[in-house]
Amino acid sequence: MTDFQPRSDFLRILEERGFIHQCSDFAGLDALAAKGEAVGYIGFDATAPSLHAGSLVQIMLLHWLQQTGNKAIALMGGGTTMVGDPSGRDESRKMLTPGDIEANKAGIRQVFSKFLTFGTGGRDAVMLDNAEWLLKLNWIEMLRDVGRHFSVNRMLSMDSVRLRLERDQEMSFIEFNYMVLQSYDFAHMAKTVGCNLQMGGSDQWGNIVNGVDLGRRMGTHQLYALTTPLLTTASGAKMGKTAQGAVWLNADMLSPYDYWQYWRNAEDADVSKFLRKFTVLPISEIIRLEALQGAEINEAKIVLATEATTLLHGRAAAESAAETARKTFQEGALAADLPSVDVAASEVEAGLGLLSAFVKAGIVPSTGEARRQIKSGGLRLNDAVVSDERAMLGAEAFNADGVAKLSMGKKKHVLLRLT
RNA sequence: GGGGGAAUGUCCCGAGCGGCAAAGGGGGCGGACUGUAAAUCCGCUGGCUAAGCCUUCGCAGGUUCGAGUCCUGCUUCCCCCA
Repeated sequence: MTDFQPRSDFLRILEERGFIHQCSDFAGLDALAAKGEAVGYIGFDATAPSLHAGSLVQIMLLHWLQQTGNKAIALMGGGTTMVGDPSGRDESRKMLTPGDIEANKAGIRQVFSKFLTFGTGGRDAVMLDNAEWLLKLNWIEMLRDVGRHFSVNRMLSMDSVRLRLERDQEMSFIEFNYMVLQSYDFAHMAKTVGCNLQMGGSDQWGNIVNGVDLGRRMGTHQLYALTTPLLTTASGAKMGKTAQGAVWLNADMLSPYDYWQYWRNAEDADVSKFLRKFTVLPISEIIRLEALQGAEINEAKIVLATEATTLLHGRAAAESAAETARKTFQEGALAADLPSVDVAASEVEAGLGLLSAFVKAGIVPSTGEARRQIKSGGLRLNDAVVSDERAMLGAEAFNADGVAKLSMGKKKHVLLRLT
């Protein structure tokens, strides 16, 4: 960033927390935000019933926009989803039915409501869906009103296009048009809801600036662009993705405990970055935590996990996850809200192999994997290493409450409950 | 429309004279060391009622005692020519 000194709370907070990569006009946007007149949006795909941690940066951006007295718009890409976002070269981008998209939007809305206050008042956040206007577009009108403002020469020179062409990679016409649609969204919302700011990841810069341009050509008020640095973890992984899958934000897709664990397991090098972006702790407190060295960083990680989980799932759920983790990892005790799976008492009496029990608990996918883990000493029953793959799970393994703890490695624990 | 090439372990990349549960990476999982971190080292990485059996190399047939490998047809993708 430049040496620009923001006056607005909005830009000041974004800057000190490391959210800013590029902005089309710092001074202009700053003046707007200082008056509480910024109306900013970010677009989100409606391809899944929940967002994942990879979208958190953008969500926090909207959060701060609203917290600093401005208006936030979460735009669902219901229309662009019908087309399929081509920028990822992922194979299966099936067309979603309108029903799917509606269901996904409902799920995503739940997440947003944790970070934003929705409503109809001036400062309330709103959720829009570009299907509302994109699906009605007429090809000829579109060409005449919007298409004439786009220079193909310029589109070809944009990074997103140029790099593909240079590498001789195929780019479909639909993909080429994506930026037109996105620009149109921006200009359309400028006219209809007074939107004047679009934010997004740094890879969106070209598309956003195109929207700013289109607005000017179509005679809207001045539009602004703001992008965030692309976030990866210290080891280069995409934010929000683990080998097990995405870090979902909806509680029914990823439990608060697992969400807490995701942050607790952050690499040292990521802790500072995460504290600034994914918690709302005062900067002074963050600076104190950043100063911790060596094993003390674990304290910072616990604060990170608890604060990040609080934002999404509430203080109670976060504290409970922290307590479960403390019992499990520090005391080795049996904490009640570890993930649990029920087994019928009759099944145990009939003779349940330990291997099958581990499969049943969902710890390993097959008995073969269970055998392998036993060979390398990875499986434990009530904290005792399992060495006999023929062992049975007897009634004596369950404590007075009818609970037995099955573990693999240091971090994976599941409780079996007799029913 | 004509010509050429490709598809392998259900995460990815990739080797594979007719004897193959199939080399090697990456990733992942477990172990050791640590701090629920990183780095490093070691092991594992089709399924099952497990010294045995079953199912895998794009799909469907065929040749053969035996096919990922040879033959025929099909599907999909890529390249060149028109």
